[in-house]
Amino acid sequence: MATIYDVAKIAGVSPKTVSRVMNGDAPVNAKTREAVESAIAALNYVPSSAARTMRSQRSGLIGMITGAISSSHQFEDAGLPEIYLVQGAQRVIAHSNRTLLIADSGGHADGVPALLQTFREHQVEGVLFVAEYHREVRLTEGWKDRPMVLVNCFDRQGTPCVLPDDEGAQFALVDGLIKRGHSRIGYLTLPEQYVACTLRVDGYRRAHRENGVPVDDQLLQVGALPSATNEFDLLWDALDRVLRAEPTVICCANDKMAMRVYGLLRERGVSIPQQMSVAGYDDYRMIAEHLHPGLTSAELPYAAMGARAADKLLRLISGTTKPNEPECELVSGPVAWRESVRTRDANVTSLHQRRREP
Amino acid sequence: MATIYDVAKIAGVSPKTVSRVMNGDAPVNAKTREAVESAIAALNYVPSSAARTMRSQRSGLIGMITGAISSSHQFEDAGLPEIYLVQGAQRVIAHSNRTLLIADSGGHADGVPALLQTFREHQVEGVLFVAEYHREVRLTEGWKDRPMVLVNCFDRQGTPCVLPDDEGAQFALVDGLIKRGHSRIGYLTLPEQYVACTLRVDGYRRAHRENGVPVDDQLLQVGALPSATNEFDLLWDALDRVLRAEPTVICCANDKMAMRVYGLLRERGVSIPQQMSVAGYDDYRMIAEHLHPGLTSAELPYAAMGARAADKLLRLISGTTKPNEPECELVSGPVAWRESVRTRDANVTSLHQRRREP
DNA sequence: AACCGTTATGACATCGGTGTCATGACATCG
DNA sequence: CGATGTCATGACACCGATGTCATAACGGTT
Repeated sequence: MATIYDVAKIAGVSPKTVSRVMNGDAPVNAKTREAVESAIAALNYVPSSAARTMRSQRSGLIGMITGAISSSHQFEDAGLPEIYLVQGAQRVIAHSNRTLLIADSGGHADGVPALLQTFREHQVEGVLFVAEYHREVRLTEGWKDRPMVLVNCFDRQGTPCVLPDDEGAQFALVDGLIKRGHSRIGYLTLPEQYVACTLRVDGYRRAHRENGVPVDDQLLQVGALPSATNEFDLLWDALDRVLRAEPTVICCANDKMAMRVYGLLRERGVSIPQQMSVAGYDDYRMIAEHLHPGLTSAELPYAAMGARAADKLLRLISGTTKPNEPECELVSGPVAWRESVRTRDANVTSLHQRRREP
Repeated sequence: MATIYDVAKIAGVSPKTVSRVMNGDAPVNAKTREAVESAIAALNYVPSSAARTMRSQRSGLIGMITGAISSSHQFEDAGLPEIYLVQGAQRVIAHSNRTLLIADSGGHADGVPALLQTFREHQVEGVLFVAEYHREVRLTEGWKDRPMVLVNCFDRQGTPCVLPDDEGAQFALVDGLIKRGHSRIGYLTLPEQYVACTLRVDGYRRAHRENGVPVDDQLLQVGALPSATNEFDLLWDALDRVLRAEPTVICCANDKMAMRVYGLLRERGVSIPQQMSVAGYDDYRMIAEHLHPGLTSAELPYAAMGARAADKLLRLISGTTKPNEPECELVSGPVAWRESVRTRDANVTSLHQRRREP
């Protein structure tokens, strides 16, 4: 590997001048610059970030801790889409000329301190902590040296965080359903201990309240368990109870559940959307777009969350915090309206609409 | 940040002794070790990997280039599961006490040289290049300094690579179908220009040949286009042609396509699996397990491929190549047999089997 | 007692960049 | 014409580890 000294020798200048050409932090004569640049090209010189980091204390690395990669099998509910979080963050970070160092908690909190240690070794400039689903976390070890942003999770210490706007998105979806003529709206919820469950039910209720539609609690049933045991029977029973309350549309806690509901409804000979409308949550394209009919779903804006979090972190690192920037940011996603929801009024032409609403 | 000098001062020893305690590469008196260790704990000392890298030329970093993260929207066909590749590799690499540096090509080959440059800066010890789907690549820039392993792709220079055994897996699936009494096996294939298409059709034919079942080419129809344009109509027509050839089972090129076929068959009033069996490819759990009935599918063993590739790379780095280790390794996945395939003989008790075959 | 081998430790140089400061060549100004 | 300022460049130390070599203490041999 060529070093800055080799380049300097070939170009007939001092190493410091080469450094100046590389970094552009001081004026360099045009001719000198040219000589240096051709020497760099000739030697295929690449500066060592180790040496640079040592001197300047800036590694150009951002650490990310995630269960998104390894835990997918365990937290089946979370599924894969949270990888979009990584994508969103990666994009912003690459744009700032930094590189993402990814470590994986393996789904266990015990591993986290070791990962933070690794990050410290590599002198990362900041850390993104990504959770598999919207929840509270308790990071035992402090990480005071450098900034950290929590993504898809929050703690009680007021660490800056970025969260999905569950309440708002569910509100938008149910509000849209009501505006489309539905008033008996079934809801197969997440397990109650999930933060997202509470928030979304709040949104569901607010949509009813603001539209002056009463809520029948019979229409709300828990549709999933935290562990996958007997999930299928549970859903069957929950769907049964919801159907007895005579809804015209069934909201599901996620697209995966909606996919199952498609199968169950068809087994009962109920056609979608003619006899029953169905909506999901997550807007997990792989499912929502390819089910037949296409599934209406509220987007869980993972990519946007990742980008926002990375942005926030970079601002914390550079110290250019926005005035009045809140510790905790909510990110909203749109509702993707597809054919699984039928508009219940005279005008049937809009039945096969396929568009997105903000 | 505390340095090794701070620790040395507190422990009353030389920095070199602290280094010895950290690395255990030379004997240290028990009492001295104790003093050093408590000093380390007191200062919360973490060694700087930058300094270590500079001196020893070993960064402890493995680079990974992937489109898996950012390209998911573009190569919709590839979908998300290739993130399991990252997972598999990550696990092996973490186990070797190294850290994964992830860069993203953004789905464009033009970005790759810049990423390799970044990796060179960080002195990565090796590189994994991951493709979004099984294909040939042409890496313009050479990367001779350090080892590289291609994953899910191959080149003509004979760079070491790890590939899915498409032929073998499709063979196993079709062979299993024939053993379950099917002899007219429809197949909605990938676009023909894909490597995976050719290989899988080879497997399909070999299964027929080895079981003495003739192949009716009418049963083979292209079910997807490389671009998503009009994909739905194409699939409809292809399915139509396949059905005219009177199959008892329809193999789909991937689970996503199978999910659509579920919808299309149901629209025609064809019940699965009573009137028609269906099989997919990928064993994309999110879909295969939650469709109703559960979808039989050949696993695309992404996690295993990632692990194998990382393993191969680590061996190349340490120079402990296995004797006769091939440049190119094929990884096979099992077939997951679920309810979507019906056994066509007197014994109907096995209809609701739910097990996996090797 | 002189010699040797082992154990335990430290002094010092070094990896490859960059921050600091000094220096020389010019141009500009009063 | 001397003073001042700007531009361009180099000398040198330093970041924080570790490899090399030297050294000291100690126990056992001949």
